[in-house]
Amino acid sequence: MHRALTAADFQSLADLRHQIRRFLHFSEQASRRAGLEPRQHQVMLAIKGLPANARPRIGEIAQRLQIQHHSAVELVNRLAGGGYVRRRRGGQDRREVLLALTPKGEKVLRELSLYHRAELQSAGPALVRALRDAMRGMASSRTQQTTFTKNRRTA
Amino acid sequence: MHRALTAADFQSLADLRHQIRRFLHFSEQASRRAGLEPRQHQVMLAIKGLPANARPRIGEIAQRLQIQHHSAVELVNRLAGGGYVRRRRGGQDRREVLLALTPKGEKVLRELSLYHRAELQSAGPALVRALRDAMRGMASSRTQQTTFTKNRRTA
DNA sequence: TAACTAACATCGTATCACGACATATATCAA
DNA sequence: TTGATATATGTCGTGATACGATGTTAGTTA
Repeated sequence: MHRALTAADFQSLADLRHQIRRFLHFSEQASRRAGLEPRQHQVMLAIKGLPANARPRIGEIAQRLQIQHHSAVELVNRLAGGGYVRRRRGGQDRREVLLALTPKGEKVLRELSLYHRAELQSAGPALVRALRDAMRGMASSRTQQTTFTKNRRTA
Repeated sequence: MHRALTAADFQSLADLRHQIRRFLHFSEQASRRAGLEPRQHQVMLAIKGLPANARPRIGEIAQRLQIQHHSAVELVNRLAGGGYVRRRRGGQDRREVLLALTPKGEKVLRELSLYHRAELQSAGPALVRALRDAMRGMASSRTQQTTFTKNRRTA
């Protein structure tokens, strides 16, 4: 039905992106302080948090991160170089490369994940609100007290 | 508190990132098909969807996108080069550079925004679910019915 | 006026993503 | 079994983007 877009529609879309960027920026900074590049952190989380029925292959990780397989290869190269992840060949299918975190990788990921969970508990509600606003295609829920979620730069 | 992390905790964090990446990947592809780089689209949306009380300055856009101001400068350079955005000097404060979309920029952004709104309406619920799961630090959404016992307004 | 701050710009470098192409292994068809 | 084809991973070169360090111009304050 393609209703036309109002100023409020653009605002709710932009606010959603702002909230997403705030979360991602938090994550990027946390990763870097932990000595990892942001994408490398994402690869580790994808390996550790894979659905139980999936094997931790290069291609599977690429799909979870929505990147091309060769981008995943490069990320894994750096992670393996840093001692965070190790490769082994698949047993059934020798084309496959199966990935696992090293103890060093497990430790860093655990700390980052705790930190992220805490951030989500505090920043999550604003994200859900922005998402709902953008989904209904109008900024109706910001007529409530949440208008002052307007945020300044974090230190 | 810092409850230890279970396998389900890692899964819910990873699922959230997967959902976010799915949305962002959709957006990246849409931008590129429209002839824009993803970040350049974000700059245009930030300009158009700025809160009413804010001026569309370089620094303001940088803050909304959570990037350094000089990264915003480079993005605006490319957008201006492509004829999507124009700069003008601030009237009060001549250090400021105020940004505005050109008609060409307005047109592309409008089309992309309609497309994004439609995507959000279909993909949004999964995102909200993943977000809620990760916020409570457990993957409980498989039990959707019970999850909604403590709900707020559902759209 | 001088010192200081703020807003924007430039430069060099690193990460990351992609397309195009390459290699190894598996599978299928006859 | 062989040859064709598909699948999984890897390599190479390029471009967009982000950052830190530094520079320039305009406003502010002592």
